[in-house]
Amino acid sequence: MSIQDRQVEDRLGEAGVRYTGGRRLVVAALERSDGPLSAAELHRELVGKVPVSSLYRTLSVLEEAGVVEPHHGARGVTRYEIAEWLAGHHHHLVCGNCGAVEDIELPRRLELRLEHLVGQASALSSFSAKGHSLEVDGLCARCA
Amino acid sequence: MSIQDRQVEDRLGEAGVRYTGGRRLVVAALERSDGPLSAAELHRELVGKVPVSSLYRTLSVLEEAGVVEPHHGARGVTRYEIAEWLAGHHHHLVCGNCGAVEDIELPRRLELRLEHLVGQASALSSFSAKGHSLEVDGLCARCA
DNA sequence: TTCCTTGCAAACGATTTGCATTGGA
DNA sequence: TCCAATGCAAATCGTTTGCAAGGAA
Repeated sequence: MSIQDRQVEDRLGEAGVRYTGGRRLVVAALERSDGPLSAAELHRELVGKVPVSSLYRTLSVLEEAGVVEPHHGARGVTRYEIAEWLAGHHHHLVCGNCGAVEDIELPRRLELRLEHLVGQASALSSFSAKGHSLEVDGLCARCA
Repeated sequence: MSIQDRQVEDRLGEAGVRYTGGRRLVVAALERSDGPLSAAELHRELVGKVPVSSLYRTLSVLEEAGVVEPHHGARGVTRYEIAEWLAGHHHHLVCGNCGAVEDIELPRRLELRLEHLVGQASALSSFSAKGHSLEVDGLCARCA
């Protein structure tokens, strides 16, 4: 079991739920991906292993526990990815055509600047900021 | 008719569709708002004036024509706002609880830095970048 | 035994669409 | 006149939930 998996197990334990086989499959599929995945995409990835309704319930449990984070996309589709405290902070490239999302990590230098910038920006508002994500929209290699 | 409204009229003309009364109401409501609005929110705003199905059709026409831009939020809700070429470039504060979105404009200095940063970031990827948006998530004043 | 978990099917809610009617150039 | 636009209702589609069966502690 990877270090990450151990962290997931611990977190679910704290949340009072089990880290079952189905849930492990979902977490593993998300770890394998280079961007957030929707329930439908996960279902395709895990053919015959996890029915759709269980996928939604699993994703909901994982989100409650803070193991995954949602990303809302076109046509009402929500994609999930491993939470930042496990997978590291990153940003998103979103394809305006097919909705695919790819993670990008900024060079440390740029990321530091961005954080500084977000701090200043949120200080100007009435929101209490929790996090941020830079969304770059365009076309993915396949749709270009 | 405001300058903006004239631009909208021209753009719709180029797209070969009419700028009808109902469509004017929707555009006006979006211009009035300080953040993107969903079909349901617009319906509330325009009670008795525009039925829900027409709202969706209007928003779709306006999006096709490039007059409004979508923002995808929780629970499959899509909110629309006046496109950037009409309303100016800005970023979003997104409430993680109720889904409300508030626009923020960065001070010129910070915005310039951000654009420079996005340029460098997208140069590292296989995406062809079209635009960007900094999403700051947190809680709005009401939900805090 | 006692809960948590799972799977199927039915229910939901946001959005879309078919079709007949209305309205503007 | 003629085609775009509208309104209602029915249909879609992603997602959620009720309920009965399965499993682990």
